[in-house]
Amino acid sequence: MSNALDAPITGASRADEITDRLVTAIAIGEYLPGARLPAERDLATSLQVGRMTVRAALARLVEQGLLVKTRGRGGGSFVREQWTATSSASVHRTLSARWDALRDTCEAMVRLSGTVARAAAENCSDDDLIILRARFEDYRRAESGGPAQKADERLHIAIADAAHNVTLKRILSELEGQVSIAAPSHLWGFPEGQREMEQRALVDHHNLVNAICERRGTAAESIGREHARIDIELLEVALQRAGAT
Amino acid sequence: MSNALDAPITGASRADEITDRLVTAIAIGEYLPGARLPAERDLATSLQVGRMTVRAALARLVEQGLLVKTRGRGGGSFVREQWTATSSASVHRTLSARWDALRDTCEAMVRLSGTVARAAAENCSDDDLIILRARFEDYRRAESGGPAQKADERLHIAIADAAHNVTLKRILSELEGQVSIAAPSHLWGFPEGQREMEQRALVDHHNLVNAICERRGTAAESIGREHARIDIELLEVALQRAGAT
DNA sequence: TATAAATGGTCTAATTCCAAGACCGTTATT
DNA sequence: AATAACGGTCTTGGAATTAGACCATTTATA
Repeated sequence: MSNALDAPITGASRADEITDRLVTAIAIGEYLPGARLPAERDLATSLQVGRMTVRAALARLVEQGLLVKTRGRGGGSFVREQWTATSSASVHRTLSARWDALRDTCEAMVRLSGTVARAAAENCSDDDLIILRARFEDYRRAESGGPAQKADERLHIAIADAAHNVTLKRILSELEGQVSIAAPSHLWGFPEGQREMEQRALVDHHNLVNAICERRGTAAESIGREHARIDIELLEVALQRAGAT
Repeated sequence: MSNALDAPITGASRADEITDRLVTAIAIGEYLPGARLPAERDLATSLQVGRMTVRAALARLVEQGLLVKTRGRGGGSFVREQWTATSSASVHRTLSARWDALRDTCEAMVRLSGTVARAAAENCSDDDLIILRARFEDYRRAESGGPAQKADERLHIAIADAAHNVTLKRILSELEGQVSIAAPSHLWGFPEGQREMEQRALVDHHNLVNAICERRGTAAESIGREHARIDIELLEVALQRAGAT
């Protein structure tokens, strides 16, 4: 049995972490070629990090040919339209290094989603059900694209709340933060494929909310797990396209 | 679904990392109560870290009451054997103060135990099954008390390994670590019921290992969850006993 | 056109974390 | 009594990070 205290401590700096996240986000299509990243100050705020640290990460990506920066109003950091040899190599390297960890985290997230759905079915109060149904209605009526995405997020938060367990909720949101896939709609073709995916999610959500409201824990777990598995499929497709193996 | 740039960067320092590793190592029984940790200088060497960093991590665990340090030759950092508060009144006070958080963590641990058991049933290899059966035999033949406890820990580690998901294993270890810090087993372990509890655990383990070996995921989840629920029952009993006295 | 706004670029001061090592006090073994 | 193996304390220096101010550039807008 290996000792937990044998392995050296990994001293990954914050700039390293940000670099990896940005590369992953770009590679899986969260930011398409030509897209503009948030302003440095905004990134620093949302990452809760100093601006110089963000700049250090961005500078590496510019060196690697992944980003282009423009100054002045309307400027910013833009994903390059055509990747250079060094940029695709660095993407490949980063993704390969993260591939195993990402897949592992994804499977944990999928299983935990099922667990949370089951807990919601077993622990929810009547008030939770009202909220749950309201959130589902919001999602059903949400417009395709951004609004649907936000409604989806709120619905899942409502489910996690209905589970009445702050530990499970915290862990699940941590995992989601690590995986952080914002369903890249372009993978299905725009916009028909996106609506198709939203319809698929709508069916899942309908079954899931019903299972929870009817206290069918086993069914809720199964549906919740299979619903979350969409994200694994997305990630695998995206990573294979990016050239990871 | 969350955006990759929403989640804050983990500000986990090296001392944090070491603290987590030590807690996990102690929680999973790598260092049992009374055991001596490696000397600070040795830890610093094997972790490839400065001695002061190791000392910072150790100091936190001493504050938390998990470790005791002694000076001089033959001294070192020892896993604490006995709870500081001996009177049942202070036991009750200690448990009550953290009761809500403790119960929340415990339920998460229970559900996650089921999830891990299911993952083990669905992911385990033939080699895992051999190890699993061997660990179960070890537990069956272990003497009551310390040896049984150690065999129990090894069996659960083998199950977590069979799940083939380091994220789930890590999360479960963290939860177990939190529980053992908030409510050390010395607090609620009581010798009179120990033998009975071990027999009950033996039945659970038998069913659990069988379910995993026969790839019955749903059954494994159910058994694993109910087995872990023993801890909650023990905690509730301990709280009532301490409160009644 | 003139002004304001929104961006990246640069610099500095203060802080925190950490590595490396020297030295001290305590304790058990020889 | 001497030595070895510990933890306890301290210093020095470097690296990473933060927070803020200010500059330079470009574009939107009054």
